[in-house]
Amino acid sequence: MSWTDERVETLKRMWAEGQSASAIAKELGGVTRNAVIGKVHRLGLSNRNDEPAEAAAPAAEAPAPEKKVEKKPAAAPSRPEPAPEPAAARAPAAEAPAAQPAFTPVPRRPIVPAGQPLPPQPSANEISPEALASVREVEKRARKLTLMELTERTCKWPIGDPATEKFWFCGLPSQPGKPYCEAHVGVAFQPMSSRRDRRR
DNA sequence: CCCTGATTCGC
DNA sequence: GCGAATCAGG
Repeated sequence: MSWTDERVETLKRMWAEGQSASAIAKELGGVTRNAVIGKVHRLGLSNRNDEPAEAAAPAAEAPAPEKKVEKKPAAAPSRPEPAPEPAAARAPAAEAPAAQPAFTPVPRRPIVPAGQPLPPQPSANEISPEALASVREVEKRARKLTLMELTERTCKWPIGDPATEKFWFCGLPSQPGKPYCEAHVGVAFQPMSSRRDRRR
């Protein structure tokens, strides 16, 4: 595979979206994450640290008191994704004034979603008692992962109420090719026959 | 162990 | 230019 314009475009787009190199490689196919990372660097992406470039800022005379740019070998600050940070300009010799009337602090919403957004939770009346027992047992040993910690090989079965703090994902090793662990696969994937005549 | 990106260097 | 191998970290 070669880096056609189209593939490069996809690479740029996904990288900009904050996708990981491996995810991009998977999407493109035919390349490894290393290839993607290598390309990202060659394209000059990766560190979008063009910190200078500022103009209207503090008064001019700051004869570089100290190190302005700490160039440590292990650079690479984290790259969140959608929200580019302002990278507040360091005021050389002046502390920040009193307040910043420039913008109104965004009122953080108390996050009170309400209601359960719909975890798979199949109706219990169609699941075998054994499977249910197995699930309860397994959920005691859930790794309690957060959404961010899930991977392709961790069980993504949600446990608890998403509207509360008491919510996490199973996280146990998932069945190859399946999104859930063995126990959860058992309740998530039921044969057509068993849920057949469920008259509305 | 799983994963992440960064860097090197032979090709 | 490319990307496997390696490094450094979570």
